Amino acid sequence: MKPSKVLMSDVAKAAGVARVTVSRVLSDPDSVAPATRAVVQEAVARLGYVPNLNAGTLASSRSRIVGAIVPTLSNAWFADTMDGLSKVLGAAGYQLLLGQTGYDADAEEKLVDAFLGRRVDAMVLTGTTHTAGVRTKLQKAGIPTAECWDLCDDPIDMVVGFSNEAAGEAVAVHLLAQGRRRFGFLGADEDRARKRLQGYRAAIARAGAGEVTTHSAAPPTSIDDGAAGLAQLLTVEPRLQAVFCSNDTLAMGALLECRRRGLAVPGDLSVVGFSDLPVAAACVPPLTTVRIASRELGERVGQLLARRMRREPDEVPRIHDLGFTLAVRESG
Amino acid sequence: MKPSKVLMSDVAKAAGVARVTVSRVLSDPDSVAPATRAVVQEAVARLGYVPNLNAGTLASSRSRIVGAIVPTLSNAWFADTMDGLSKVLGAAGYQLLLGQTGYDADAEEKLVDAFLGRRVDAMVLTGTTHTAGVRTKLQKAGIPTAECWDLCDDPIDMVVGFSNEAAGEAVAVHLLAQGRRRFGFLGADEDRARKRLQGYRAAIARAGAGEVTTHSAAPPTSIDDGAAGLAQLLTVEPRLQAVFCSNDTLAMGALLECRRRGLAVPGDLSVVGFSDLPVAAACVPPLTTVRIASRELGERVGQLLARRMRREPDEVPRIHDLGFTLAVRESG
DNA sequence: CTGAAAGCGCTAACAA
DNA sequence: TTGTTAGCGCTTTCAG
Repeated sequence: MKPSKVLMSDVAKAAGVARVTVSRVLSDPDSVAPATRAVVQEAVARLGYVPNLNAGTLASSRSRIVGAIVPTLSNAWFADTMDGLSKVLGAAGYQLLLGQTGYDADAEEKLVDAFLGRRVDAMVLTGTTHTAGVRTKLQKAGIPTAECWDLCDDPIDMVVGFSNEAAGEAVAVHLLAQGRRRFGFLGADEDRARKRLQGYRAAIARAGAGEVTTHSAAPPTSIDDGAAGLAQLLTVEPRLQAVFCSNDTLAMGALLECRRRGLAVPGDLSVVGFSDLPVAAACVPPLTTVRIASRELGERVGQLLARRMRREPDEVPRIHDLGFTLAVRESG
Repeated sequence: MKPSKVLMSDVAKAAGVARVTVSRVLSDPDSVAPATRAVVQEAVARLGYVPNLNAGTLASSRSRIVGAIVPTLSNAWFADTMDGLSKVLGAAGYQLLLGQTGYDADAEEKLVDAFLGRRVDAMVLTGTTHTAGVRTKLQKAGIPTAECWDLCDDPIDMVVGFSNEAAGEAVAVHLLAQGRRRFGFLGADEDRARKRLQGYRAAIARAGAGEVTTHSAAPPTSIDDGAAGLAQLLTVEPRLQAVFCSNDTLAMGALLECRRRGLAVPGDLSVVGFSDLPVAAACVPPLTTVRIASRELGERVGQLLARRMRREPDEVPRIHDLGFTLAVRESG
């Protein structure tokens, strides 16, 4: 058959021990006498034994797999989060089963079903908005679950992120302090972007600076969406003084459009992005943006989940606010 | 226990049929009489039955999981490939188990072991250089395997990519045609970048244009590596006329450094990148680069693997050259 | 089209 | 420390 069909019983026979002993050498070497252990390890190596982890999972109901669901890997920020998560989990002996929703809530629920069917030991979701089914299923599965890239009061289990509203507010406050009065918002049509807009709008309203001209594009958004979006915004409000883009990709498009039109940034228009991609600092002019530590976010999720899966007695807090910082550069 | 403990036998009982019948309804509905099928489906829904896929895998030795290994997800090009792969596989009913090597060949072998232990139905590797163990294990596992992002004559099973040497040559030819004579290369210290350099260097040598000044940085490379690298190159060869960077990130750094030094691009120096990230076109000046269809590459791998896993009689070719194109913009 | 029997390969208890 | 005895929950034959 497939992989040379070496079974644990073959190793046991070769080593002159029982199967359990082989199993122990593999999963908890210290529980076996050094001499026995050596014999078994030699047999494992000599026969090229590859344990069937599915059988192990079935018997122990622990899979050592963590399921993670993101809208798309094409956005560098989610990819970075998965990079950090995968690195930490890998080091802790877990594997990553990854799914993409394409920003579709029903797709998310299907993935949750499939992952739960694999008996994943933990789950990672993006955002805090899910179908009712996702919530229920995950809750009754009773596995550690982390929602990330946002915050909420009542997570399924844990949330790890930052407040998108607060970030939007911070941008507005920054722009208002520069004396800007006519605001625009260029956003991806998705949940977290909408929250950023809420915060932004609220702070602007509070300052009595009037309406925010908005435009949104279907995610995943591109540089071209940003350019076209800004053009649209300027059609509606030619006197625009500042635009907050819900991600750096859109902001780069906006910058591009300004260059094409000969609009001075930040002279005529302030442009602010979100997430602080590495390119943000290399843009012309360097992009002011909200810095989110995407990779660290993933690492943090990995550490928290690993702790929970170890089932140690320590209580792990449910809400983890990692915050954000405004990276003020030249564009706004 | 965990998920409400609804077993297939419970569903069978509720529906008044045998377990096999439930199994059939789930895996091959058409093999069951419509009436029976309906009863079973109703019971499945009513009880909220979630099949344990691990048990299924153990019994059938088909996991419906594909393992994929990339150096890192932090590089947009690999993330895009995984995005495409995951999308296609998901649609075909497969799940993606993802691992990162951090450009470490031994890490790759460990991941292969772990994935094989899960009895993945297929494997995807990045590049064509692997430890001997990886090759042997995958071959004797006998599962469809795709190596990608490069080409070679003797793949483990299939290769899907393009010739990195040929791409390097094409860049050199393009630059030579512009009359450039003093060449530099800025590369990540990894296999595929080295192949690009080989092709580049060969074409330059063939044209009698002398030595290539090179500098390399440890991957994953950053924009800062690109800036520092160019500075280093200019120290060694101040009269540099053209620099080929092994990826767009490095090229963006080089562009940045030129701006800082007041070097005109392409007037004083041509800068060429690799992979054609979306930002390449938005750079100042727009970056000339080698376009690789990263996402399509992943989609293609997914389709090929799906075909092979279906075990249809059609022979699938082993070598798939997807090619590349030179995206000539203003930087070189 | 449906069912009965026989595992898939491993780990969890418990015993020795 | 090591071994024995039972399954984990499903799918595969093969009958009926």
